[in-house]
Amino acid sequence: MHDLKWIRENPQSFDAGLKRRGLEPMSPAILKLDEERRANTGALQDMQARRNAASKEIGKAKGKGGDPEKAEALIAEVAGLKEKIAAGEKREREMDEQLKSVLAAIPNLLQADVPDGPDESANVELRKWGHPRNFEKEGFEPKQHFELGEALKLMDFEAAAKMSGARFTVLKGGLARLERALGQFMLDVQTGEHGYTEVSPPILVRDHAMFGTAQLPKFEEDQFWAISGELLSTKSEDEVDEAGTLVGEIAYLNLVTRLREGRLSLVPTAEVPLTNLVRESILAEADLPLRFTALTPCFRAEAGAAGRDTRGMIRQHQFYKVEMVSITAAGQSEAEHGRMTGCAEEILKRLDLPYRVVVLCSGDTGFASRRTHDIEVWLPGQDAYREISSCSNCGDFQARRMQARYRPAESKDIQFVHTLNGSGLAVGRTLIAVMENYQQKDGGIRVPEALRPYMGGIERIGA
RNA sequence: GGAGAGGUGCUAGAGUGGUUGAAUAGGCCGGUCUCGAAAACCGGAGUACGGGUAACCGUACCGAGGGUUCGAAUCCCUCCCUCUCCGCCA
Repeated sequence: MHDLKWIRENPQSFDAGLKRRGLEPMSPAILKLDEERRANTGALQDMQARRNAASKEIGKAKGKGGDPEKAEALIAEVAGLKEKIAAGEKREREMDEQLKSVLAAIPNLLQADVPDGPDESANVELRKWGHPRNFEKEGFEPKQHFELGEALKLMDFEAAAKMSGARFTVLKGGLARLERALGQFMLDVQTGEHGYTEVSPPILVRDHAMFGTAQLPKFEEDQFWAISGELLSTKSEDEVDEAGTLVGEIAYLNLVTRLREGRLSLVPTAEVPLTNLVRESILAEADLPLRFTALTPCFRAEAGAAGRDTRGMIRQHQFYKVEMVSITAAGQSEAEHGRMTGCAEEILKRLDLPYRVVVLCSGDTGFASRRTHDIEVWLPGQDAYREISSCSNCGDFQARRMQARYRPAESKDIQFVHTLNGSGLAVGRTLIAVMENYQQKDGGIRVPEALRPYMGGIERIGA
């Protein structure tokens, strides 16, 4: 969410920022709304001031030694204001609502050093680490993770599809354990070595939490929603005819409204609950930065991804992820961004998985982010680098949406905190990377050294 | 699910519908005292929006949203949340 006052003072910068996002100028429309709203509010406040003054006098006039006739006269005078004030208040609510809904749908502005470009092809590589294994030299063709997993009979897509449909996987035995080991390993590194506080948060959250991190209002379709059975079984009167059948468009809209009001979201990432930990609070600067991490399941509808990555477990409706969230003072977020990216990279280094870091271009950077680093891990089975982590600096964009502020040490002006989030890492995709990079000619999978303590000393998965 | 009690500032906790943005205590900040600290004493301090160069002024905010009233922290309605007892439940 953007600062209206800033837009008022810097309309040209604002529109220039939107242009980088491929958006038309919006400041004229916003400022027009803003002006109308302020005019209305000004007039309203004058009336309220008059009413308050008169009411105070009425109180005195009615009290001991007062003048009852004067009170009557004042009451009559103020009564005339009543309707106007009510109308002004209603108008104020409407305009606030309108302005808020416009602002809520505008993406964050990009940091100046983000490269311009239309899509992921314009992302810029920052660095590369490690050397992909030479399978040719070893005399075999690397397989994809699902080929390996199915051959080992430890990865079952059919069983998952029977109970849950596409984009779900059943892991068994060594692979199930490997997944668990990865989660524990990552959490231990981020908490034990990088100073993140482990959190076990709710993974069902209300709409306002989703609004805070900016999944709402724009990305409703990408989420899964949990609805209590009670909500589904109760029909309100205007939704059904005499026979109890749902009828008509209004009925449909009523139903949707009711479902929206009662639903919870299955979080698409622990970024949502971790960042909302500081919502509506005023922190002391001395307490910053706050660093939180959590291992949670993540749920994604993958609405716009039909047909993409359908084989295997690259793109699932449900997966585990270790998420990192940092809450910093205003001047500190860029440094923290670099640090956080390093914390994610460290996991790959420990696992000895080759990767590269790219900075996303303007066209590929997410809605809430000012600047995003993606870490892409080498997948020999796919012969490609694939995203395994995404670290974003959101600046004060989310903080403003959730009223998360801090009191600077050297000033009494309260400011919005900066928020950052990053995967450290996506567990499912790390599992894939381990499988493909550590596969053996016979289809077995060597367990990376770093994970062996978490695997009861097992050195390989498969015969 | 049934019955009940509550949500007030950083915290605890008052608050007959009318100078209550809010008593009081603790905490916090500043000062006096002290070599320094503690104690004691004095003073200060909410958030947002709008107006003003500024001092400052106005408006809103006592869980959220509506309503009654000339006037609401106080009365009414809806919702959210917390707590106690009972029931059900991993």
